Amino acid sequence: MSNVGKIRLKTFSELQATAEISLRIETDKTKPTEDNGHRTPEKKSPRKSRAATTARKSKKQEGNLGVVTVTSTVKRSSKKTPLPGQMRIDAFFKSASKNYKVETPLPPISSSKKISPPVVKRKEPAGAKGRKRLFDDSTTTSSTTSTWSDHKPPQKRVQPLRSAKGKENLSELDVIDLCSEDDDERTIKEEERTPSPVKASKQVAISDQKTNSASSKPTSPEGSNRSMSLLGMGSNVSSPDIGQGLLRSTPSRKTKEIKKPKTPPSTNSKRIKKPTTPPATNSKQRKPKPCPPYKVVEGTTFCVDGFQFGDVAGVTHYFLTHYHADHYIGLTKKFSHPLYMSPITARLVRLFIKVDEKYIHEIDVDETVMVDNVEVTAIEANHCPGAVMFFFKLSSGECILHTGDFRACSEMESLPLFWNNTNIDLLYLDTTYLNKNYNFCHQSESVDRALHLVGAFIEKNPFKRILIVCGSYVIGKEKIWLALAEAFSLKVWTESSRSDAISCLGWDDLQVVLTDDPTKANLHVIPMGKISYPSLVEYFSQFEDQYDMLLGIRPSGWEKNSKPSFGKKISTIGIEYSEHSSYKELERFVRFLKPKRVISTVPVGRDLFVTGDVPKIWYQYQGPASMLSTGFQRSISTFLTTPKRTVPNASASEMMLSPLKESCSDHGEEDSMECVSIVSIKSSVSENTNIGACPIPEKVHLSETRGTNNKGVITTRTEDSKEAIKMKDSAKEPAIVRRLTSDASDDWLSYS
DNA sequence: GCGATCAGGT
DNA sequence: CACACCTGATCGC
Repeated sequence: MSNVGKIRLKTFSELQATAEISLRIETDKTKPTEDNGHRTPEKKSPRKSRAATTARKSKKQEGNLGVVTVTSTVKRSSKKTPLPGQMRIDAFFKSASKNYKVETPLPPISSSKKISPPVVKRKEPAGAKGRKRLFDDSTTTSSTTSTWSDHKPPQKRVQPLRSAKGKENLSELDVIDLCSEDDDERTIKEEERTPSPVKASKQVAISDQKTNSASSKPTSPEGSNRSMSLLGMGSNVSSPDIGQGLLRSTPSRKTKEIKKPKTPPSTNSKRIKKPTTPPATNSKQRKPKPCPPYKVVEGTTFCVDGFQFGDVAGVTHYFLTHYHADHYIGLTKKFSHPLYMSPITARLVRLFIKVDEKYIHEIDVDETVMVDNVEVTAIEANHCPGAVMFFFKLSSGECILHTGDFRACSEMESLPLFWNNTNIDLLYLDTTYLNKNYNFCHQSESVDRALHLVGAFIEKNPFKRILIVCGSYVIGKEKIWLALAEAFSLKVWTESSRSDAISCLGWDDLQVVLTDDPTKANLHVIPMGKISYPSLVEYFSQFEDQYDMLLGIRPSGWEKNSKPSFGKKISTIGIEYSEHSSYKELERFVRFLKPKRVISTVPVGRDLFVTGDVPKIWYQYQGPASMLSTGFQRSISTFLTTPKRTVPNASASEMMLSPLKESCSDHGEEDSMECVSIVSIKSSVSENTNIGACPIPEKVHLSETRGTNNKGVITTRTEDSKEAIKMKDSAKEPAIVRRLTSDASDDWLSYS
């Protein structure tokens, strides 16, 4: 698999070389234009960066040229799962390779130096003070937070409750239930969410308030009074406005219970608290849904990916992790709060949502900015282009990571940010695939598979003119179709909206293969939902005179065991391709970070308040493994202290810095040390492709520089440098490297 | 008519 | 499964 980048794939035309002539004849016959697929043969672009995700990545590769890097080759071909995480350490060194010299370690640097100190503090404009309403309809009372109590105007929009999934009405029920809820697994969650007693007390107070005023909230879920979880916002809490937002969900199964019955509200009796509940009267405004607690970062007034909840009480700054509908939903051009996101996402937001520029703040990957006295750092999320995770370091020193949607990869374990902030107090985690059954291959492998399947299809249908159609979202899945385009020299067409979105990505490789004329492209990228037989039949009807067959490709994490469907004209194949972490990747990532608490940000069912349960065993260690004297991962310490490292020959270039390898995973910690001996270093530049799309390593650094962002605000930006070397040495300092604690590493891969 | 939300479907 | 949309219906302005 790793040979992905080495395999020389035949281009579309080559595969059908023999058919070409006849093809042309046919074409002439049918259509004069005959652009049938013989796309720019000249464009045999080397499918170099198949794995490249963004321009950033490609840059990195260039930068690495000629540099000695430590790389690892994950053997995944033979085995079903790649275990990309195995590349971890090597990836780190690779990224730091620019200045890294194995033989001459530099003196350790003081930890103080490394972290990018807050540089400039930036107070946000509209910030704290005037909280504006998310929706201008300020006129209408409902939205305003203050309306909690007075909010009587029921909802105007009395949509006939369609077979209410029970959600709406039930929600309130939940509220009540919550109170009475007995403890179960959920309790744990609750505890987690309510760490300090102080906070708890506040919550109570708040909840009380709510309950009283809650009555106003009618049938809508918003009405549900859940205890508030806005922690750390003391002052705000007291304000009357508080009501709306963060309600603490008590996920309780009750919710579930209630929901399941889909029955109408009749059962609402549970909802005691709500006093006078104005049924659906003529409320003018729709109330936004209640904001689940995990949308607001504890200890801050920041809301992440929460735009559909109106003006969340106490929230002063909003963050958008990436441009996918389920995350920006609710964000409209009327939005009027400071909004932070990556440059790519910002471009998309400007283009499609048209949020007022004055509210848009960009945080580039690996850039740190001060927001309301909190250090905020954006980290590449390895999800879709522009997707980032946000790392918050509060003035109190508390560290909180919000992953947004992400696909954990080994490179993330190399981020100096994590090495320098070993104590993650809270982790908001994307648990989309938090199920042992979800275990998919590395993206690069998926790409290989796609190339193989498509190549085989083309070869098996020699004299056919084939239109390839790949499913995609507005953003995401680019790696698949880009690889196909480059490998088979195809021109790509997609709808104007997606084309516009692509132009926001700053990904030149994509731009190169795109064309505006669908008749001149034999690879079309269309909405994922249209990659179904009936839809494709219809789609193909417009191109039947130009093509003989259509091959639909559906890249998704759900296509793991899907079987291809080959028809006379329409064929479809599913490609297992995920932009979310697999179960194992999640586990490894959590074990790596070892946060004190973990809160899932992915609802399990329809109820936004009920999210997944992250196994505590992943981050709460009790066993002997956590008591190792070294205080840090043996593998890396061993590596760093090894005076002489040998560079194995190519065949043995496999890198196993992680103490565990597949063969060892079943054994226990005892074997870990043995595995460490497998560590090897290899000078390589091209293996980056294995990483799929994780540009992270490019920015490994510990130093920082200051500059100004597009807003003229001074920011902190770390740059790679010799600091990277220092980092290596500093690894000897438990205080700094503790991140990779042995306990975690030892059984990192020993899933079962 | 456009914007926005929501339910339902894929 | 439930990703990340789509589509259609319903309202509001």
